[in-house]
Parts: sequence; structure tokens; C-alpha cells
Amino acid sequence: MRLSTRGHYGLKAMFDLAQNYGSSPIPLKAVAQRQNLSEHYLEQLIAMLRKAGLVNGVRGAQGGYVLAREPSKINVGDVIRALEGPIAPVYCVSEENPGACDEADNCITRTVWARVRDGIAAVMDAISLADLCREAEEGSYICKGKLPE
Amino acid sequence: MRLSTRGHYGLKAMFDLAQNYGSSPIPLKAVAQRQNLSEHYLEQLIAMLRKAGLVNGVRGAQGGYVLAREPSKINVGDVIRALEGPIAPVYCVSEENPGACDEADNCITRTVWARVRDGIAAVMDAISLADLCREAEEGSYICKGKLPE
DNA sequence: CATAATCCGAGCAGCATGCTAAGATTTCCT
DNA sequence: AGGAAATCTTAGCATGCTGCTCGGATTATG
Repeated sequence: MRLSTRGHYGLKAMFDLAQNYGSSPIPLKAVAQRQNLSEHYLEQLIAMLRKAGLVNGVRGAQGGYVLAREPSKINVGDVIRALEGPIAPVYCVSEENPGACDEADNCITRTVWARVRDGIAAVMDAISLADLCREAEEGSYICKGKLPE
Repeated sequence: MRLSTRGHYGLKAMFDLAQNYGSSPIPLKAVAQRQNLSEHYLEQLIAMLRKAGLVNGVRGAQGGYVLAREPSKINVGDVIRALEGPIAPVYCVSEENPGACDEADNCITRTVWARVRDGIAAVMDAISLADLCREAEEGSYICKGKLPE
């Protein structure tokens, strides 16, 4: 039940771009340094985000990346789906193209996974990049230590 | 964001045991056949469930497995944690022993993962094996086809 | 004592992850 | 014009996890 680093790093990068939204394009090198990520690896992640229409690249010197739309119009679910594919605790309840049960599949467990899927999606779709920026601004989060249990 | 087959198959097996709760021990072979799973593979999964105290094994002929407590006292979260480890979309918000942020980790994203974690746990902890048996009994589920979007 | 079952551990092919590396291309700035 | 800064593209690769299989040891029943 784990996210890969793609989603993890990718959201950090998108948050970084959201914080700098409105200014000139942000080069990946700056994002990588601020977020402490490998620049080359980030290139691959941002390519996926670009293909998903979430960011635009600006080539050449003084180029970089810019969010394709306002931070309030991009939510965590968008970012994660672009990087990790459709949300699906198991293949047969994937958000897109859910595989059919095989004969003996007992669908009771499917209803569980569908509810888990919807729970995850509900959380992710309710948080926009703008929300994250605002929370960071307000300092309304616990940081530099353990999260509360 | 996927469950491995351990959680998937393991819950099916536990549901099977729950449906047969109260009778004599159920041999794994029967579970494997009904749920269409590899018996040898199931052995490994059930070993994890046994170590977690969720099932008891009865050795020898006419042996098998029995739930360690009433189906209403075992929920989906128990099963999944036994098979997949603590719920943690990313390592730094694991339910147990959450790793500390490294210096540059931007904790805003951590709050997202913590909320996702809690969302998953809330769903899983709210469903008991008894609930699943009751739903199966009532037929209050959509089966043999696609789940509703 | 044969049979049915749980237990235990080793092994292993295949796949996804998380990178690194090397370059081709585009654009800005001087 | 030309160099520098950046995006883009493709390939490759080590490592670890997954999803099994296999063989056997142990224990109880009848």
C-alpha cells in the first residue's frame, strides 16, 4: 500500500512550482536543489506531468517549467494519477478500465477495495496545490519532526 | 498505490474462513479451491496471519485453520496490516515508526500523505469480516460484472 | 501405520523501481 | 554570431520485491 517515489517526489516538485506560480519559468535545477532531488530523475517525472497537461515546458536559456493552470485548479489527485496511473488498490477496481472478475473471484472483497479506492480519491481530490501553499504560508502544519499519531 | 496479491488473496481467504466460522477446522486446500488460489502460496500468507494472531492452525489429519476470534472482532485493517505491514503511503508517515524527515523534506506534502493514510485506515478499520459475511448473505453487492463507477 | 494436514525454508524467474548517462535540440543573452 | 542555459529524448542497469514452486519435516487422526 505504498506510493512510489514518483508520486512522492512529483508532488514536492509541483508544490515548488505552485509556490513560484506567476513568476518566470522555474528551471528544474532550482526545484531539484530546493527539494533535494536528483535533477535527472526529476526530468523524467516532469515529462509525465507535461504529457498529462499539468505543466508547460519553456525551452532554451531562461527557460524552465510553469504550471499549466492556476494552483487552485490542480489537485493532488491529478498529480498522483499522472505519475502513478489510475487509483486502484487492486487491478479489478481500477478507476479506469477495471478488469473483470475471473469466475471464482468473490466480489465481496471487491466492494472493500472499491471503498478504499474512493476513500483515497476523496482525500486526494479535495486538496489543491493552492491549499498546500496556503497551509505553508500560514504555518498550519507540524514540521521538522514527527507527525502526531 | 497498489495492494500486493498478499492483501488481496489474504482477505479472500479470511472471508472464506469467516463464512465457515463455528464449524470444524477448514483445510487450506478447501479455501484454495473455493477462492481459486495456489495452495502453497496461501500457506505463506496464512503463516503471516497466524503469527499476527488472527488465525489458529490445527495440525494433523482433519486439521485446518480457524479464525482466532469472532468475525465481528476482525476487521479488514487487521488483515491488511498483518500481510502488508503498517499502512503508509510513504515511509515517513508509516503508522508505526514513521521515519523522520530529512533536512530538506518539505513537510507540507507529509500532511497530505498522513491524510491519505488516515483515509485508508478509516475505511479498512470500519469493515469487519462479519460485515462482509452479512453483505454476502443479503446479496447487497454487485457481482459478476463491473462495479459501478 | 497410512493418511491428511500443518509447518518450514530454500530458491528463483520476472518485473518494477529508482536511478545514471549521454546526447540532441531549442532559445536567450551578449 | 556564438556560447550558454535550459528542455527534451532514449537507453541502460543494478537492486529488491513479488509471486510463486518445490521438497521435505512434523503432527495428529482413524
